[in-house]
Amino acid sequence: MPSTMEKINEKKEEVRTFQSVKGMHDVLPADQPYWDKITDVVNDLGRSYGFGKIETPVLEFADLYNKTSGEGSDVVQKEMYTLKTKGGDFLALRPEYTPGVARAYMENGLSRLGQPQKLYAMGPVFRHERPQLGRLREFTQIDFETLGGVNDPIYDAEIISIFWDLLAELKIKNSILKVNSIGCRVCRPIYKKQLVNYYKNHEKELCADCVERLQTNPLRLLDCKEEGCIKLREKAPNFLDKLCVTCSGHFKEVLEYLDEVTIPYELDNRLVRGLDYYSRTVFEIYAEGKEGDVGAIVAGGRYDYLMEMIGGSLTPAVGAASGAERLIAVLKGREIAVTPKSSKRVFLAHAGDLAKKKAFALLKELRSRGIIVSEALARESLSAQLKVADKEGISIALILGQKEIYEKSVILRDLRTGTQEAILVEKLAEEIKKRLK
RNA sequence: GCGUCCAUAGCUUAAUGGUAAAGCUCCGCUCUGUGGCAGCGGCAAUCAGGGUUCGAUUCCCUGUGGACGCCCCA
Repeated sequence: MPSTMEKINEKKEEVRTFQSVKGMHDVLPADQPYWDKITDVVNDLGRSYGFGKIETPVLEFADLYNKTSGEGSDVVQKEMYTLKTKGGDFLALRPEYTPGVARAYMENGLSRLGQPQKLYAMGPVFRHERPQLGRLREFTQIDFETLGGVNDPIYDAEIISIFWDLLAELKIKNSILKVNSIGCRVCRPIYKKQLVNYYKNHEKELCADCVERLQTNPLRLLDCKEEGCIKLREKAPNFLDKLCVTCSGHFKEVLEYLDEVTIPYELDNRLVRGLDYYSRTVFEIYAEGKEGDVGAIVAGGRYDYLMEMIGGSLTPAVGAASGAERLIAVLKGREIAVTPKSSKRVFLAHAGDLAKKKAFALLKELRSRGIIVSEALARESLSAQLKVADKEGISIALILGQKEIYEKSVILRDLRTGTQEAILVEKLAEEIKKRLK
Protein backbone atom coordinates (compact mmCIF):
# COMPACT_ATOMS: atom_id res chain seq x y z
CA MET A 1 0.00 0.00 0.00
CA PRO A 2 2.54 2.64 0.99
CA SER A 3 4.67 1.81 -2.02
CA THR A 4 1.75 2.46 -4.32
CA MET A 5 1.20 5.81 -2.72
CA GLU A 6 4.83 6.69 -3.16
CA LYS A 7 4.64 5.82 -6.80
CA ILE A 8 1.63 8.04 -7.21
CA ASN A 9 3.42 10.88 -5.50
CA GLU A 10 6.45 10.48 -7.72
CA LYS A 11 4.34 10.61 -10.79
CA LYS A 12 2.46 13.64 -9.60
CA GLU A 13 4.96 16.08 -11.02
CA GLU A 14 4.60 14.80 -14.53
CA VAL A 15 0.84 14.95 -14.47
CA ARG A 16 -0.88 17.95 -15.92
CA THR A 17 -3.58 19.67 -13.93
CA PHE A 18 -6.62 21.22 -15.46
CA GLN A 19 -8.72 24.30 -15.04
CA SER A 20 -12.23 24.50 -16.31
CA VAL A 21 -12.64 25.79 -19.84
CA LYS A 22 -13.22 29.53 -19.98
CA GLY A 23 -16.79 30.46 -19.24
CA MET A 24 -17.76 26.95 -18.18
CA HIS A 25 -18.79 26.40 -14.60
CA ASP A 26 -19.35 23.50 -12.26
CA VAL A 27 -22.63 23.40 -10.42
CA LEU A 28 -21.81 22.07 -6.99
CA PRO A 29 -24.17 20.37 -4.55
CA ALA A 30 -24.51 23.61 -2.58
CA ASP A 31 -26.22 25.28 -5.55
CA GLN A 32 -28.50 22.40 -6.47
CA PRO A 33 -31.46 23.69 -4.45
CA TYR A 34 -31.63 26.63 -6.87
CA TRP A 35 -31.63 24.31 -9.83
CA ASP A 36 -34.15 21.95 -8.31
CA LYS A 37 -36.41 24.87 -7.59
CA ILE A 38 -36.18 26.32 -11.08
CA THR A 39 -36.65 22.94 -12.71
CA ASP A 40 -39.72 22.26 -10.59
CA VAL A 41 -41.25 25.65 -11.32
CA VAL A 42 -40.62 25.32 -15.05
CA ASN A 43 -42.13 21.86 -15.23
CA ASP A 44 -45.13 22.92 -13.19
CA LEU A 45 -45.70 25.93 -15.46
CA GLY A 46 -45.37 23.76 -18.53
CA ARG A 47 -47.97 21.40 -17.17
CA SER A 48 -50.42 24.04 -16.07
CA TYR A 49 -50.21 26.02 -19.30
CA GLY A 50 -50.51 22.88 -21.39
CA PHE A 51 -47.04 22.94 -22.89
CA GLY A 52 -45.31 19.71 -23.84
CA LYS A 53 -41.69 19.23 -22.96
CA ILE A 54 -39.27 18.82 -25.82
CA GLU A 55 -35.59 18.03 -25.78
CA THR A 56 -33.62 18.83 -28.88
CA PRO A 57 -29.96 17.94 -29.53
CA VAL A 58 -27.22 20.24 -28.37
CA LEU A 59 -25.62 19.85 -31.80
CA GLU A 60 -27.37 20.97 -34.95
CA PHE A 61 -26.20 21.81 -38.44
CA ALA A 62 -24.55 25.22 -38.23
CA ASP A 63 -26.65 26.41 -41.15
CA LEU A 64 -29.80 26.03 -39.10
CA TYR A 65 -28.61 29.06 -37.17
CA ASN A 66 -26.88 30.82 -40.03
CA LYS A 67 -30.06 30.79 -42.07
CA THR A 68 -32.38 31.88 -39.29
CA SER A 69 -30.71 33.98 -36.66
CA GLY A 70 -29.11 35.98 -39.38
CA GLU A 71 -26.10 37.76 -40.74
CA GLY A 72 -26.62 40.78 -38.57
CA SER A 73 -26.46 38.80 -35.42
CA ASP A 74 -23.35 38.53 -33.31
CA VAL A 75 -24.77 35.48 -31.65
CA VAL A 76 -24.34 33.58 -34.88
CA GLN A 77 -21.58 35.52 -36.58
CA LYS A 78 -19.07 35.69 -33.78
CA GLU A 79 -20.28 33.68 -30.86
CA MET A 80 -21.24 30.29 -32.18
CA TYR A 81 -19.22 27.22 -31.30
CA THR A 82 -18.84 25.40 -34.56
CA LEU A 83 -17.06 22.23 -35.55
CA LYS A 84 -16.48 20.10 -38.57
CA THR A 85 -17.11 16.40 -38.16
CA LYS A 86 -14.93 13.66 -39.60
CA GLY A 87 -17.64 13.18 -42.18
CA GLY A 88 -17.36 16.82 -43.21
CA ASP A 89 -20.55 18.18 -41.69
CA PHE A 90 -20.51 21.65 -40.19
CA LEU A 91 -22.19 21.54 -36.85
CA ALA A 92 -22.79 24.03 -34.07
CA LEU A 93 -23.46 23.86 -30.38
CA ARG A 94 -26.84 25.49 -30.12
CA PRO A 95 -26.56 29.19 -29.26
CA GLU A 96 -30.31 29.29 -28.55
CA TYR A 97 -33.30 27.01 -28.66
CA THR A 98 -35.76 28.48 -31.12
CA PRO A 99 -34.38 27.28 -34.48
CA GLY A 100 -33.87 23.77 -33.13
CA VAL A 101 -37.39 23.60 -31.78
CA ALA A 102 -38.73 24.90 -35.09
CA ARG A 103 -36.69 22.27 -36.91
CA ALA A 104 -38.07 19.55 -34.64
CA TYR A 105 -41.58 20.83 -35.23
CA MET A 106 -41.19 20.37 -38.96
CA GLU A 107 -39.15 17.21 -38.95
CA ASN A 108 -41.36 15.29 -36.56
CA GLY A 109 -44.62 16.29 -38.17
CA LEU A 110 -45.77 18.30 -35.17
CA SER A 111 -47.36 20.61 -37.71
CA ARG A 112 -49.81 17.77 -38.34
CA LEU A 113 -50.87 17.53 -34.73
CA GLY A 114 -53.32 19.88 -33.09
CA GLN A 115 -52.32 23.49 -33.63
CA PRO A 116 -50.75 25.38 -32.19
CA GLN A 117 -48.08 23.18 -30.69
CA LYS A 118 -46.99 24.52 -27.36
CA LEU A 119 -43.54 23.36 -26.41
CA TYR A 120 -41.04 24.07 -23.68
CA ALA A 121 -37.47 23.08 -23.01
CA MET A 122 -34.69 23.67 -20.54
CA GLY A 123 -31.05 22.93 -21.13
CA PRO A 124 -27.58 24.22 -21.96
CA VAL A 125 -26.81 26.65 -24.78
CA PHE A 126 -23.39 27.93 -25.81
CA ARG A 127 -22.04 31.28 -26.86
CA HIS A 128 -18.39 32.05 -27.34
CA GLU A 129 -18.15 35.51 -25.81
CA ARG A 130 -16.28 37.22 -23.02
CA PRO A 131 -17.64 36.08 -19.69
CA GLN A 132 -18.82 38.79 -17.34
CA LEU A 133 -21.60 39.43 -14.87
CA GLY A 134 -24.60 37.32 -15.87
CA ARG A 135 -22.81 35.99 -18.90
CA LEU A 136 -21.37 32.53 -19.27
CA ARG A 137 -20.23 30.64 -22.31
CA GLU A 138 -22.32 27.69 -21.35
CA PHE A 139 -25.57 28.66 -19.76
CA THR A 140 -29.02 27.25 -19.30
CA GLN A 141 -32.05 28.49 -21.13
CA ILE A 142 -35.64 28.02 -20.18
CA ASP A 143 -37.57 28.17 -23.41
CA PHE A 144 -41.30 28.30 -24.18
CA GLU A 145 -42.57 28.34 -27.75
CA THR A 146 -45.99 28.35 -29.37
CA LEU A 147 -45.83 27.24 -32.97
CA GLY A 148 -48.49 27.02 -35.63
CA GLY A 149 -52.17 27.79 -35.57
CA VAL A 150 -53.49 31.22 -36.25
CA ASN A 151 -51.56 34.42 -35.75
CA ASP A 152 -53.35 35.37 -32.60
CA PRO A 153 -51.97 38.01 -30.22
CA ILE A 154 -53.32 35.98 -27.35
CA TYR A 155 -50.40 33.63 -27.81
CA ASP A 156 -47.92 36.48 -27.49
CA ALA A 157 -49.58 37.46 -24.25
CA GLU A 158 -49.61 33.88 -23.06
CA ILE A 159 -45.85 33.49 -23.51
CA ILE A 160 -45.28 36.69 -21.60
CA SER A 161 -47.68 35.53 -18.94
CA ILE A 162 -45.81 32.25 -18.46
CA PHE A 163 -42.54 34.01 -17.83
CA TRP A 164 -44.24 36.56 -15.63
CA ASP A 165 -45.53 33.66 -13.55
CA LEU A 166 -42.11 32.04 -13.57
CA LEU A 167 -40.62 35.12 -11.92
CA ALA A 168 -43.49 35.30 -9.46
CA GLU A 169 -43.04 31.66 -8.50
CA LEU A 170 -39.38 32.35 -7.89
CA LYS A 171 -40.30 35.33 -5.70
CA ILE A 172 -38.48 37.71 -8.03
CA LYS A 173 -40.48 40.86 -7.52
CA ASN A 174 -40.50 44.26 -9.20
CA SER A 175 -39.66 42.94 -12.62
CA ILE A 176 -39.95 45.31 -15.51
CA LEU A 177 -41.54 44.14 -18.73
CA LYS A 178 -40.63 46.10 -21.81
CA VAL A 179 -42.56 45.49 -24.99
CA ASN A 180 -42.33 46.75 -28.51
CA SER A 181 -43.40 45.81 -31.99
CA ILE A 182 -40.94 45.69 -34.83
CA GLY A 183 -43.54 45.24 -37.53
CA CYS A 184 -43.66 42.86 -40.40
CA ARG A 185 -42.28 42.49 -43.90
CA VAL A 186 -44.54 45.24 -45.08
CA CYS A 187 -43.95 47.99 -42.57
CA ARG A 188 -40.49 47.30 -41.27
CA PRO A 189 -38.58 48.11 -44.47
CA ILE A 190 -40.47 51.35 -44.75
CA TYR A 191 -39.70 52.33 -41.21
CA LYS A 192 -36.08 51.29 -41.58
CA LYS A 193 -35.74 53.54 -44.57
CA GLN A 194 -37.23 56.49 -42.74
CA LEU A 195 -34.96 55.87 -39.81
CA VAL A 196 -31.87 55.66 -41.95
CA ASN A 197 -32.85 58.83 -43.77
CA TYR A 198 -33.32 60.68 -40.52
CA TYR A 199 -29.96 59.60 -39.18
CA LYS A 200 -28.13 60.18 -42.45
CA ASN A 201 -29.04 63.82 -42.10
CA HIS A 202 -27.41 63.85 -38.71
CA GLU A 203 -24.51 61.52 -39.42
CA LYS A 204 -21.93 64.00 -38.15
CA GLU A 205 -23.55 64.04 -34.72
CA LEU A 206 -23.42 60.27 -34.35
CA CYS A 207 -20.80 58.35 -32.40
CA ALA A 208 -18.42 56.10 -34.28
CA ASP A 209 -20.30 52.95 -33.35
CA CYS A 210 -23.53 54.38 -34.62
CA VAL A 211 -22.08 55.36 -37.96
CA GLU A 212 -21.23 51.70 -38.24
CA ARG A 213 -24.70 50.66 -37.11
CA LEU A 214 -26.25 52.83 -39.77
CA GLN A 215 -24.88 50.31 -42.23
CA THR A 216 -25.18 47.05 -40.34
CA ASN A 217 -28.19 47.30 -38.07
CA PRO A 218 -29.99 50.66 -38.17
CA LEU A 219 -32.60 49.67 -35.58
CA ARG A 220 -29.79 49.50 -33.04
CA LEU A 221 -29.20 53.22 -33.43
CA LEU A 222 -32.08 53.74 -31.06
CA ASP A 223 -30.31 51.82 -28.34
CA CYS A 224 -27.03 53.73 -28.18
CA LYS A 225 -25.87 55.04 -24.83
CA GLU A 226 -23.84 57.97 -26.15
CA GLU A 227 -25.28 61.31 -25.10
CA GLY A 228 -25.31 62.77 -28.58
CA CYS A 229 -27.11 59.76 -29.98
CA ILE A 230 -29.64 59.77 -27.18
CA LYS A 231 -30.47 63.37 -28.04
CA LEU A 232 -30.92 62.52 -31.70
CA ARG A 233 -33.22 59.70 -30.79
CA GLU A 234 -35.81 62.05 -29.35
CA LYS A 235 -36.74 63.33 -32.76
CA ALA A 236 -36.25 60.06 -34.57
CA PRO A 237 -39.31 58.46 -36.13
CA ASN A 238 -41.07 56.08 -33.75
CA PHE A 239 -41.78 52.61 -35.03
CA LEU A 240 -45.05 52.42 -33.18
CA ASP A 241 -46.38 55.30 -35.29
CA LYS A 242 -45.28 53.63 -38.48
CA LEU A 243 -46.66 50.13 -38.04
CA CYS A 244 -49.05 48.91 -40.69
CA VAL A 245 -52.68 48.48 -39.73
CA THR A 246 -52.41 44.74 -39.16
CA CYS A 247 -49.30 45.02 -37.05
CA SER A 248 -50.56 47.85 -34.94
CA GLY A 249 -53.84 46.01 -34.43
CA HIS A 250 -51.94 42.92 -33.37
CA PHE A 251 -49.78 44.88 -30.97
CA LYS A 252 -52.74 46.66 -29.47
CA GLU A 253 -54.41 43.36 -28.74
CA VAL A 254 -51.31 41.96 -27.10
CA LEU A 255 -51.35 44.92 -24.76
CA GLU A 256 -55.04 44.47 -24.08
CA TYR A 257 -54.51 40.86 -23.10
CA LEU A 258 -51.70 41.93 -20.80
CA ASP A 259 -54.03 44.48 -19.22
CA GLU A 260 -56.60 41.76 -18.78
CA VAL A 261 -54.25 39.71 -16.60
CA THR A 262 -52.86 42.86 -14.98
CA ILE A 263 -49.31 42.41 -16.14
CA PRO A 264 -47.73 45.87 -16.17
CA TYR A 265 -45.58 46.80 -19.12
CA GLU A 266 -43.54 49.64 -20.51
CA LEU A 267 -43.56 50.51 -24.16
CA ASP A 268 -40.00 50.80 -25.34
CA ASN A 269 -39.41 51.67 -28.95
CA ARG A 270 -35.69 51.14 -28.49
CA LEU A 271 -36.28 47.46 -27.99
CA VAL A 272 -35.09 45.49 -30.98
CA ARG A 273 -33.94 41.96 -30.76
CA GLY A 274 -30.60 40.74 -31.95
CA LEU A 275 -31.92 37.93 -34.08
CA ASP A 276 -33.18 38.36 -37.60
CA TYR A 277 -36.24 36.18 -37.46
CA TYR A 278 -38.27 38.31 -35.09
CA SER A 279 -41.35 40.17 -36.23
CA ARG A 280 -44.06 42.14 -34.51
CA THR A 281 -44.03 41.62 -30.76
CA VAL A 282 -40.68 41.70 -29.00
CA PHE A 283 -40.24 41.90 -25.26
CA GLU A 284 -37.72 41.71 -22.48
CA ILE A 285 -38.04 41.43 -18.75
CA TYR A 286 -35.52 42.98 -16.40
CA ALA A 287 -35.03 42.46 -12.72
CA GLU A 288 -35.12 45.85 -11.06
CA GLY A 289 -32.03 47.05 -9.27
CA LYS A 290 -28.80 48.70 -10.20
CA GLU A 291 -26.52 46.48 -8.23
CA GLY A 292 -25.79 43.10 -9.74
CA ASP A 293 -27.54 44.05 -12.96
CA VAL A 294 -27.40 40.90 -15.01
CA GLY A 295 -29.21 42.28 -18.04
CA ALA A 296 -32.46 40.90 -19.35
CA ILE A 297 -33.62 37.83 -17.49
CA VAL A 298 -36.26 36.99 -20.07
CA ALA A 299 -36.40 37.87 -23.74
CA GLY A 300 -38.44 36.79 -26.69
CA GLY A 301 -40.93 37.66 -29.33
CA ARG A 302 -42.85 36.62 -32.37
CA TYR A 303 -41.08 34.95 -35.26
CA ASP A 304 -43.57 34.29 -38.00
CA TYR A 305 -40.95 34.03 -40.72
CA LEU A 306 -38.59 31.56 -39.13
CA MET A 307 -40.25 28.44 -40.44
CA GLU A 308 -40.03 29.74 -43.99
CA MET A 309 -36.33 30.35 -43.53
CA ILE A 310 -35.80 26.66 -42.94
CA GLY A 311 -37.95 25.48 -45.78
CA GLY A 312 -41.33 25.22 -44.15
CA SER A 313 -44.50 27.09 -44.88
CA LEU A 314 -45.36 30.40 -43.25
CA THR A 315 -46.09 29.45 -39.67
CA PRO A 316 -47.04 31.90 -36.96
CA ALA A 317 -44.90 31.39 -33.88
CA VAL A 318 -43.98 33.16 -30.71
CA GLY A 319 -41.61 32.26 -27.93
CA ALA A 320 -39.18 33.42 -25.31
CA ALA A 321 -36.26 32.29 -23.25
CA SER A 322 -34.87 32.99 -19.83
CA GLY A 323 -31.35 32.43 -18.55
CA ALA A 324 -31.41 30.19 -15.51
CA GLU A 325 -28.02 31.39 -14.26
CA ARG A 326 -29.23 34.96 -14.41
CA LEU A 327 -32.30 34.03 -12.45
CA ILE A 328 -30.11 32.37 -9.86
CA ALA A 329 -27.85 35.43 -9.76
CA VAL A 330 -30.90 37.56 -8.98
CA LEU A 331 -32.06 35.12 -6.31
CA LYS A 332 -28.65 35.16 -4.70
CA GLY A 333 -28.22 38.91 -5.07
CA ARG A 334 -31.52 39.52 -3.33
CA GLU A 335 -30.94 36.75 -0.85
CA ILE A 336 -34.15 35.04 -1.78
CA ALA A 337 -34.13 31.67 -0.06
CA VAL A 338 -35.07 28.58 -1.97
CA THR A 339 -36.49 25.90 0.22
CA PRO A 340 -34.93 22.61 -0.62
CA LYS A 341 -37.17 19.62 -0.82
CA SER A 342 -37.88 18.23 2.59
CA SER A 343 -35.05 15.91 3.43
CA LYS A 344 -35.76 14.84 6.95
CA ARG A 345 -33.20 12.24 7.69
CA VAL A 346 -32.08 9.88 10.36
CA PHE A 347 -28.52 8.80 10.99
CA LEU A 348 -27.42 5.22 11.44
CA ALA A 349 -24.30 4.55 13.48
CA HIS A 350 -22.65 1.29 14.37
CA ALA A 351 -20.57 0.15 17.30
CA GLY A 352 -18.26 -2.70 16.46
CA ASP A 353 -17.40 -4.76 13.39
CA LEU A 354 -20.33 -7.16 13.50
CA ALA A 355 -22.69 -4.25 13.97
CA LYS A 356 -21.13 -2.51 11.00
CA LYS A 357 -22.13 -5.39 8.75
CA LYS A 358 -25.62 -5.60 10.16
CA ALA A 359 -25.93 -1.82 9.88
CA PHE A 360 -25.16 -2.02 6.21
CA ALA A 361 -28.11 -4.34 5.73
CA LEU A 362 -30.34 -2.28 7.97
CA LEU A 363 -29.53 0.83 5.90
CA LYS A 364 -30.75 -0.90 2.81
CA GLU A 365 -33.93 -2.00 4.46
CA LEU A 366 -34.76 1.40 5.88
CA ARG A 367 -34.10 3.07 2.55
CA SER A 368 -36.33 0.60 0.77
CA ARG A 369 -39.07 1.69 3.16
CA GLY A 370 -38.69 5.30 2.09
CA ILE A 371 -36.63 6.55 5.00
CA ILE A 372 -33.75 8.83 4.15
CA VAL A 373 -30.79 7.54 6.09
CA SER A 374 -27.43 9.16 6.41
CA GLU A 375 -24.38 7.36 7.77
CA ALA A 376 -20.65 7.37 8.31
CA LEU A 377 -20.21 3.66 8.65
CA ALA A 378 -16.64 3.85 7.46
CA ARG A 379 -15.68 5.61 10.65
CA GLU A 380 -14.85 3.27 13.48
CA SER A 381 -15.56 5.20 16.64
CA LEU A 382 -19.10 5.88 17.61
CA SER A 383 -18.25 9.39 18.65
CA ALA A 384 -16.78 10.18 15.25
CA GLN A 385 -19.97 8.93 13.65
CA LEU A 386 -22.23 10.97 15.87
CA LYS A 387 -20.09 13.99 15.18
CA VAL A 388 -20.96 13.64 11.52
CA ALA A 389 -24.63 13.31 12.40
CA ASP A 390 -24.40 16.50 14.37
CA LYS A 391 -22.65 18.34 11.61
CA GLU A 392 -25.35 17.33 9.17
CA GLY A 393 -27.97 18.73 11.50
CA ILE A 394 -29.77 15.44 11.88
CA SER A 395 -32.12 15.11 14.81
CA ILE A 396 -32.46 11.35 15.13
CA ALA A 397 -29.60 8.87 15.38
CA LEU A 398 -29.98 5.12 15.30
CA ILE A 399 -27.29 3.16 17.06
CA LEU A 400 -26.66 -0.48 16.42
CA GLY A 401 -24.23 -2.49 18.54
CA GLN A 402 -23.59 -6.07 19.70
CA LYS A 403 -26.17 -5.89 22.40
CA GLU A 404 -28.89 -4.59 20.10
CA ILE A 405 -28.20 -7.26 17.54
CA TYR A 406 -28.92 -9.96 20.12
CA GLU A 407 -31.99 -8.14 21.31
CA LYS A 408 -33.17 -7.47 17.76
CA SER A 409 -33.45 -3.82 18.61
CA VAL A 410 -31.89 -0.51 17.72
CA ILE A 411 -31.24 2.46 19.92
CA LEU A 412 -33.10 5.52 18.77
CA ARG A 413 -31.46 8.63 20.10
CA ASP A 414 -32.94 12.07 19.90
CA LEU A 415 -29.96 14.29 19.23
CA ARG A 416 -31.73 17.44 20.26
CA THR A 417 -32.79 16.32 23.71
CA GLY A 418 -30.17 13.66 24.24
CA THR A 419 -32.75 11.09 25.28
CA GLN A 420 -32.76 7.62 23.80
CA GLU A 421 -34.56 4.31 23.94
CA ALA A 422 -34.32 0.85 22.43
CA ILE A 423 -36.80 0.08 19.67
CA LEU A 424 -37.44 -3.38 18.26
CA VAL A 425 -36.23 -3.64 14.68
CA GLU A 426 -39.63 -4.66 13.37
CA LYS A 427 -41.18 -1.49 14.75
CA LEU A 428 -38.30 0.76 13.77
CA ALA A 429 -39.46 2.12 10.44
CA GLU A 430 -42.86 2.92 11.81
CA GLU A 431 -41.40 4.64 14.86
CA ILE A 432 -39.03 6.73 12.75
CA LYS A 433 -41.79 7.91 10.48
CA LYS A 434 -43.84 8.88 13.48
CA ARG A 435 -41.01 10.92 14.96
CA LEU A 436 -40.02 12.65 11.77
CA LYS A 437 -43.39 14.22 11.30
C1' G B 1 -13.29 40.97 -30.90
C1' C B 2 -11.40 45.51 -27.59
C1' G B 3 -10.19 47.34 -22.63
C1' U B 4 -9.20 47.43 -17.04
C1' C B 5 -8.08 44.67 -12.69
C1' C B 6 -6.79 39.89 -10.49
C1' A B 7 -4.27 34.69 -9.44
C1' U B 8 -0.50 31.98 -2.32
C1' A B 9 -3.58 25.35 1.19
C1' G B 10 -10.65 23.41 0.05
C1' C B 11 -12.06 28.80 1.75
C1' U B 12 -10.49 33.78 3.65
C1' U B 13 -6.14 36.26 4.19
C1' A B 14 -0.47 37.20 5.64
C1' A B 15 4.79 37.51 4.24
C1' U B 16 9.44 37.67 1.48
C1' G B 17 14.65 38.61 -4.29
C1' G B 18 17.13 33.29 -0.11
C1' U B 19 10.77 27.93 -1.42
C1' A B 20 6.08 30.50 2.85
C1' A B 21 2.37 32.27 8.18
C1' A B 22 -2.44 32.09 10.24
C1' G B 23 -7.85 31.61 10.92
C1' C B 24 -11.87 28.65 9.20
C1' U B 25 -12.76 23.84 6.94
C1' C B 26 -11.13 18.77 6.60
C1' C B 27 -8.76 14.24 9.04
C1' G B 28 -7.10 11.94 13.67
C1' C B 29 -6.52 11.63 19.05
C1' U B 30 -8.05 12.87 24.14
C1' C B 31 -13.32 9.97 23.87
C1' U B 32 -12.79 1.93 19.96
C1' G B 33 -21.05 2.10 23.37
C1' U B 34 -22.70 8.08 22.57
C1' G B 35 -22.57 14.25 19.12
C1' G B 36 -22.40 19.81 19.96
C1' C B 37 -17.63 22.48 23.70
C1' A B 38 -12.52 22.30 24.59
C1' G B 39 -7.34 20.75 24.13
C1' C B 40 -3.60 18.46 21.18
C1' G B 41 -1.76 16.68 16.57
C1' G B 42 -2.02 16.11 11.17
C1' C B 43 -3.05 16.80 5.72
C1' A B 44 -2.67 20.82 2.52
C1' A B 45 -0.54 26.30 -1.42
C1' U B 46 2.88 30.33 -4.35
C1' C B 47 -1.88 28.76 -11.85
C1' A B 48 1.53 27.23 -16.27
C1' G B 49 5.76 28.28 -19.47
C1' G B 50 9.74 31.44 -20.55
C1' G B 51 13.04 35.69 -19.18
C1' U B 52 16.15 38.80 -15.65
C1' U B 53 19.10 36.92 -11.38
C1' C B 54 24.05 33.31 -7.84
C1' G B 55 18.99 32.57 -6.35
C1' A B 56 12.02 34.24 -8.37
C1' U B 57 6.45 32.75 -5.10
C1' U B 58 7.95 38.06 -5.30
C1' C B 59 10.35 41.74 -10.95
C1' C B 60 9.26 41.29 -16.61
C1' C B 61 6.81 38.70 -20.86
C1' U B 62 3.43 35.09 -22.76
C1' G B 63 -0.31 31.59 -21.93
C1' U B 64 -4.45 29.77 -19.02
C1' G B 65 -8.33 30.89 -15.75
C1' G B 66 -11.30 34.58 -12.85
C1' A B 67 -13.84 39.52 -12.00
C1' C B 68 -15.77 43.85 -14.47
C1' G B 69 -16.76 47.42 -18.63
C1' C B 70 -17.55 47.91 -24.22
C1' C B 71 -19.64 45.31 -28.50
C1' C B 72 -23.45 42.04 -28.11
C1' C B 73 -26.66 39.21 -25.28
C1' A B 74 -30.45 34.89 -21.52
